[in-house]
Amino acid sequence: MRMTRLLARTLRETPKEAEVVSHQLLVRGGYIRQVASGIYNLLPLMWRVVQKINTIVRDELDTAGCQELLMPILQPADLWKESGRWDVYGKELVRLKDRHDRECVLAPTHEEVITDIARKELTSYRLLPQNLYQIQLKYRDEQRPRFGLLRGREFMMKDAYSFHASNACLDDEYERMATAYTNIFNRCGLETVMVRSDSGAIGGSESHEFMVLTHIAEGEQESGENVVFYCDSCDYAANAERAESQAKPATLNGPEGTSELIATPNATSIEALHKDFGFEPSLILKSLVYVVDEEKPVLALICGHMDVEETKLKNALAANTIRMATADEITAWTGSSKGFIGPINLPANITVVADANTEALTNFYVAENEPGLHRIKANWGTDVPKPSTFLDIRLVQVGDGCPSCESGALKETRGIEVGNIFKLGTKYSESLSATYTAEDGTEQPFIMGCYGIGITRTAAAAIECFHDKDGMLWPMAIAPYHAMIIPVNPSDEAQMALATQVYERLKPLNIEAVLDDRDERAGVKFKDADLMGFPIRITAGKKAAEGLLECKMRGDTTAQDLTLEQALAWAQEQFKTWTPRVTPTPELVAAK
RNA sequence: CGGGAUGUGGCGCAGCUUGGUAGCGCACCUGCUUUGGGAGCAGGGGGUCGCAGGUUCGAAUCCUGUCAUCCCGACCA
Repeated sequence: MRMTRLLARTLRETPKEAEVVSHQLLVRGGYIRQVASGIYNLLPLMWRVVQKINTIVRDELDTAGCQELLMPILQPADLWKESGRWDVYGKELVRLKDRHDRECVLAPTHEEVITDIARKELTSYRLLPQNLYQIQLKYRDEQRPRFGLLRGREFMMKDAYSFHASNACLDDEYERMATAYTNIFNRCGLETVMVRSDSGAIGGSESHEFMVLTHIAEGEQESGENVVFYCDSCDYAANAERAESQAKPATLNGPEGTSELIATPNATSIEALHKDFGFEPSLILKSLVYVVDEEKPVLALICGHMDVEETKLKNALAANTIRMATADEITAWTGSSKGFIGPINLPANITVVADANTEALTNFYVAENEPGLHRIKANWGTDVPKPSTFLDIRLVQVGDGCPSCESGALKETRGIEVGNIFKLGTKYSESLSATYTAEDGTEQPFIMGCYGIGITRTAAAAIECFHDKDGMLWPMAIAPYHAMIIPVNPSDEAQMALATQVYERLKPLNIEAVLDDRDERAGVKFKDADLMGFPIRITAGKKAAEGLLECKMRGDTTAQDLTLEQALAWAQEQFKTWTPRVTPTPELVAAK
C-alpha cells in the first residue's frame, strides 16, 4: 500500500472527547472516527487489525474443534420473551419494531438464537458435543458508553456456545476453551490472566474472565475498568466482585464488661465513632441499609473496618438489583436515622445479612437503632439478635491472606476484560425447552457453556498496553501493516528507487508494508510512522546512494545501516521474533 | 438515571461579560523556496456560530426550550 492511497488521515491534535490513550491514538492515527456516542467507523487500518485478530481467533477455535456460523443481529422478540430475558434485560437491550409493528431486538448476545438452533438441529446425543461460534457485531445500549472502543454501544465480538450431554463433558470443553483463549491472547501479543468472576445476569455455575492488566503512566486516564485481586505467591486471581480472602488479623474481641448504652450525638460514621469516642473500627458492627429489587429493605452487617461488596451481597440475596437506601427510606423503615441504624429492635420485614467475619465479634460496638445512641460491649444473642446465617459479603482488601494457598497475600491491579467463559448449565435449554434424545431414550436439556471475546476491545487493550508519547506500538501479529518504508525525499531518485525495491521485495516475504511516497518532509513522515505504530521502519535517506537503508523497530532509539539484502534478512528476523516493549511487565505476569 | 461541562469551517480554540458585516492556529488547494523529527513566503477555498422559538431596528452574543457530545457517579455476560 502506498501512503498516498491509504485512507488514514492523521491529526496533530487530539479531539477533545477522547480521554483514554487507545481512543486518542486511534483517532489521531486515522484508525477510527466516531459516528455517534459509542459508535465508530473502523477505517481501513482498524479493519485490518480487527481482521488479524479474527484470523487468530478462527485458527485457534477451529483447532479446538469449534465450527463457525453466522446468526442474525435482528431477532424476533418472541425468543427473548420465551427465555424471559425480554423482561429482565432492561434498557441495555435495543428494542425496535418493524413495519408490521412486530417487536424485535438488536442482539446483545446470542444464547436465545443458538439455543433455538440446538433444539431444532441437535436432536440426538449422537450429535453432541457441539461448539459453535461466530464473529460479528453486538448491540448494547450502554447507559454510558465511554473510553472509545473499550466500551461502545456497537462492538465486534466472538461468541461461542457449546452443548453437552454431561457436566463432565462441559468441564472438558471449558478447559479446552480456557487453553484456546490463552493461546489467542498470547498470539495477539497480550499477556492475560484468567480470573474467577461473578456470573452476573447470565447465570450459570462457574465463570472466568480473561484480563489484560493495565499499568498506566503518570497523568494518563485509568482505563482498566475492573479491579483484580491476585495472590503474590500462587496463581489465585479474582475479580473484586467475587474475590475471597482471609481477612487480615484485627481486634474482634472487646474487653469484657456489662453492656450499656452511651450517647454518641452526631457520630454517624465509623471515623467519627473512632475519633470522638475511641471505638476501635474493627470492633464496630457496621449496619448498612440496602434496597433489593426496588422493594425489599435489607440490613447488611459488616465489621467497621471493612466494606460491603455489593455484587456479592446481590448474589447472596439472589437479587436482580440492589442499591443503598436513601436517608428518607432508612427513617421510614427503621424509625431511626442514618448513622444510628442497627440490628436491634428492627421491624420484622427487614432481612438481616451478616458478613462471615462478624460472627467472631464479642463485646463489640453497635448502633442501638435510636438516634444518638450506641451500645458498647454488645454480644450476639444477649444484646443483639444473632442472624441465622453469616455469609461472605465483604470486599477483600490488599494484604489479605490468599484463600487458595497458605502463604500468599493479595495484591490489587486494574484489568481490561477481553474475554470470558461461562458454564451455563441448563439455564437456557430449560427456559427454551431445548432438549435432545439421550441414549436411554429420554429427553434431556442441553448442558451449555458460552465463551466470549471482545475483538475491538482486545485491539484497544493492546494499545493501552503498548504505546509511548509518540503513538502506538502494535504487536507484530495484529499490526495493520508490519512495516513502514520511508523515502526521505521522494524526488531523490536513488532514495525512491531503493525504497520501492525494499517495498516490492517484502511482499513475497509476507511482510506487509506501506510505502510513504508522499511529498512530505522527513519529520512529518517520521511522526506519522511513530503514531501509526507499525513495528518495522525502513528509511531510504542520505545513504541510499551507497545502497544503505536505515532500519529500526518502533520504539528503538537508534537505527542500523543495512544493505538491501541485509535489510530484508533483518526484517524477516524481526518479523518472527519482535515484541513491543514499553510498559513495565506487570508484577503478576512476572511472578508467573 | 443523578451530578457537572461543552456545542463557532475537517481538528484545536478565541469572540459572548458590554448585541452592530465571524476570527486565529493546524489541516486543505495553487505557486515559489526548502528538504533527516510535524518548514517558510505569497495567494486561495471552506462556517446560515447544534437546532427551534423569543426579545430587539439588529443576536454567535441576551431569554426560553430542545438535541447532541464529553466527564464523575450509579449501571454493565
